[in-house]
Amino acid sequence: MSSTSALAPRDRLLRTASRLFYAEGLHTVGVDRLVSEAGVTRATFYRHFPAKEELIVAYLRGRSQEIRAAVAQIPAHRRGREALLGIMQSVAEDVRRADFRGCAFLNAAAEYPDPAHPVRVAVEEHHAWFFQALRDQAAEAGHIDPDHTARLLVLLRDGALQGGALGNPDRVCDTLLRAVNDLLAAAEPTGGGDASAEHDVRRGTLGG
Amino acid sequence: MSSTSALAPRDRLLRTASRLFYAEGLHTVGVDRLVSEAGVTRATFYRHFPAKEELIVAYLRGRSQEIRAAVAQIPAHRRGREALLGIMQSVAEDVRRADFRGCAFLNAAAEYPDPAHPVRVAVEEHHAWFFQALRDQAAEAGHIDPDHTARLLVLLRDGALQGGALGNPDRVCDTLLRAVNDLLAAAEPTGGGDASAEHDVRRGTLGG
DNA sequence: GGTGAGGTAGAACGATCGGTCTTTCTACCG
DNA sequence: CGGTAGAAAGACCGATCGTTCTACCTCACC
Repeated sequence: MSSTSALAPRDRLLRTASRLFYAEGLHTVGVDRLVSEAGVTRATFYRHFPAKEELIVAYLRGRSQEIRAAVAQIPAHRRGREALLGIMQSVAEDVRRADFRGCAFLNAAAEYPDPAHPVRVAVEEHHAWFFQALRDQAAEAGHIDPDHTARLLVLLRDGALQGGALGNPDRVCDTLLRAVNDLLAAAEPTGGGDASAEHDVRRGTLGG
Repeated sequence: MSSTSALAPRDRLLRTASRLFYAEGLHTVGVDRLVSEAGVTRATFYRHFPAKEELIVAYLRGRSQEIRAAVAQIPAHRRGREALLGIMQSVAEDVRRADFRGCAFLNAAAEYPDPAHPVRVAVEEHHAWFFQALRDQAAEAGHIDPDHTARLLVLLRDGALQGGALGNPDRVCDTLLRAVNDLLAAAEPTGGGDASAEHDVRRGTLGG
């Protein structure tokens, strides 16, 4: 309450929702918890969001916007291969975070089976955007099959995020980054295997 | 109801739980739905399971047993590489199923954040067993780094199952099997025997 | 100096949650 | 034949769910 009391009620609600929804799940966190931890009354809640479901969608859209902003900050001189490396490295960073609990979007999808549900639509929008972002960079890097590269990177991301929430995060990160390294080395038009051009993925940063 | 009325109440409960929990989620399916669709009364429910949570654990253990039985049926002459391929192909088969909705265990973990919770323990038991099964087969296939092979295969499985529940299942299967093919071809000691493989083997490879 | 939007506070709504209870019926086993 | 265990049927419990409501306060703005 003290850390968020300076914000507007709507922002306090959104910030609290982001924290609780991610940490504990969508169905388990009730409106009571939300309003009490945000220091907001129920009336104020329903003034800003017509239903709890709308807050969930807003939470997901907000998280998506954060990620899109981070990717958009990649400087022009780091496009292509460097960008792919940076994106996947930031995924690894997420996995290592102390409060890491998997992918917010995949977790949300697990709780909302209906593909037509607004929550699921928001999840699939983010997923589709992420694939497109990877595909664009793979194409810029001159990959022979940028679609396949992007699909495989998405698959690796999903696996790392959901598997990393169960097992040892450091090991999962290592496995992920090794795979990314090998994938990029092999999928590049230069034929891969060029030892002098090799970088250690683990040192890269995204947006920093 | 008609399809399960011949079974014992406990089995009807378990079968109904398996169907509903997987299709709709753990928290969204209530005891009312469970008992009414299983054609069982509440008293009977609580005679067999002390709490709904126990039914969830039983559902997960049952699914785990099915998978373990399938893996155990792999004939002796198909151990090692053939076994790894077969296991990953059965993962792809699952993704293509009409009622596919992701991995039952990862979906359950998404709903139960507490690592000490019995549901989460059951999930992690299955995940650990699956890794070990892959590791054993990778070792039998003579892989240089069976731990890495197994970890990467687990990561690919998790990504395919959770990503496949969102996007196009056929495309996800294609991406998965291509990656598995390339991984196995490169991680084997006899490998392709080509010059590029010897460098890749040391680092572990995933590419095409 | 109203006026009204947006905030607080909190009671209350019906529905549903997981779980317990009593009662009656049925099937099996000695 | 009688005894007993398991299941059916359904009322019932307190708690919590998401949601709506009334009542009062505050403050910018015309």
